[in-house]
Amino acid sequence: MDPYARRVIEPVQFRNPFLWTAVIRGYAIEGKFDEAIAMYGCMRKEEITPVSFTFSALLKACGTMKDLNLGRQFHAQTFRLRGFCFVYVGNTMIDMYVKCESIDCARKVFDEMPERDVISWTELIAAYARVGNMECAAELFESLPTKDMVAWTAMVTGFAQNAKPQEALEYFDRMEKSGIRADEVTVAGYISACAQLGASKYADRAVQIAQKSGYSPSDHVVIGSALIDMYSKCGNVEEAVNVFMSMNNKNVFTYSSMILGLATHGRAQEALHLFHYMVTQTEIKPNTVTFVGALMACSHSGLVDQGRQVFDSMYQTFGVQPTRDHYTCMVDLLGRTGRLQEALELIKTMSVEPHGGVWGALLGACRIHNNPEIAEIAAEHLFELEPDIIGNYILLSNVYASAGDWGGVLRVRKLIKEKGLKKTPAVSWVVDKNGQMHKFFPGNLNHPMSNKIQDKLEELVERLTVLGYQPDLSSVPYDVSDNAKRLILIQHTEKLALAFSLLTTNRDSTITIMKNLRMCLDCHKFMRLASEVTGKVIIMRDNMRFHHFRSGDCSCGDFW
DNA sequence: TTAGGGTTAG
Repeated sequence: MDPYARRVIEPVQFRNPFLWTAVIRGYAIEGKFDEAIAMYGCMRKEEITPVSFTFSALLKACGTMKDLNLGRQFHAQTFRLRGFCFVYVGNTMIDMYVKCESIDCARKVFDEMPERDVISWTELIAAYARVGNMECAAELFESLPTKDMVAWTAMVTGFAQNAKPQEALEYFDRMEKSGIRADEVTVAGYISACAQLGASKYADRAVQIAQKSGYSPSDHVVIGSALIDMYSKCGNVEEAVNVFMSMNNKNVFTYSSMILGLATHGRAQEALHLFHYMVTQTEIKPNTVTFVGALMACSHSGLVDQGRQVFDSMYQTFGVQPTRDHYTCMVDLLGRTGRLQEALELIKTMSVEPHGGVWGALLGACRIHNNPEIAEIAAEHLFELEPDIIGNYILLSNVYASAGDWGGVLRVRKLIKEKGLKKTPAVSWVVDKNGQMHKFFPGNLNHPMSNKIQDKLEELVERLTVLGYQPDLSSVPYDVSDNAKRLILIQHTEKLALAFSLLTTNRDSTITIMKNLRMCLDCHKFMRLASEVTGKVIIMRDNMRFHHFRSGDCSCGDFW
């Protein structure tokens, strides 16, 4: 017998199973699983019958170790010796299987349990949510007889984590209607859903809800961190900084969210400064997300040397192993700054197999720097890894188009057709002062203000031309006449959204435009000049990042 | 004696 256990157990009451269990559990909590299991072996050798509590401690240890085989053995022994005598034993079993990523076994235990409580349900609901199966989660949730706050929260955060923000908000509303109060975790899930919707209208409501529930960002680190992320994603990085400054407790989530927010808004120096402050002036350890933020700051601003420094220090100084996502940032950084060959070499040094992100970053860089040779290498891998993502094919097609290789364009177009892929329609949207969302599609004339929008655009083009605006015809990847190119360019959705906003907003207010695809060069130039002639600040988010246009300049410094 | 937690890349 273990000498420590002997010292504790022998003098007191040798045959008491609870005493043994306490020792087993103690070991398990300390993470000394081998000792815990060895103690269980001793216990059996002494012919002492384990109690339910003993098994619950052992099952929990198996879950933490992710040891499915051992877990199965204890499952069988539990059942043989104690049956499902208490609900919590079954619940611990469910939890063990969930932690071992064996959700079907967890479900089987659930189905066979003679008695269940709300914890059994919630464990399984959360497990389904974690693997992205919100259908099963919702089905289970609806059949749960009495739903408590934690169960509701599992649904709200589950939808938020699975990129279904609208559903998250719906469940939150249903929860409130059923008279159950939200706590800090629920509200954080709600804020995360609002962040994904990326509109100030939702942001305002999220803040109201947090206030109403009594959760101020200054005292609640989870709420504060969620708000930083939300404001950044809604285009209001200033407010994100305000929240950050107001917080009394900060952790790695707080810093990572702020660094990412600054990075996506092109404020690279501030992001890096914050990163350095975090690692030198606080006790908080950077994690893998923090490094994504720091590297993204570099890649969005073309800071090659600093990016290399951060990348090298990741493992050497901080012991954080670079993942494929960090390589993606580095490939993006090298590629964007024109170091395409170097980016390709870096991919070859990766110890893990590169994923679509890595090759996609390289292909995107080839698009910017017009390099069909490397683009073909990247595309070959990418089409294998992500055969159904149309954006990849469009990127390659655009590389060919820039090179004037219309045969290449046709080949890619044929490939798209063969695969039956549909083009993602471009859409831009703005939220007016009443909180109403207005969507704009290419050349779409269905908006009630369509005529006025077209007039405004015409007027704007005239004013910009005086400043030297010439449509950038290379931004149209089709083999059509120059005039047709001009007509296509002027109907780009962000330009329609801009004209609409100029017609409907106050003189001094900021215009925020969101777009689902990457902005083209022509629109970028257009926005820059428009901010000059109108005196407006235009904040524009495309699928990659934010651009802040002010007095004829962009926060990205034309590097994007 | 068991449940829900905010941040990530092209």
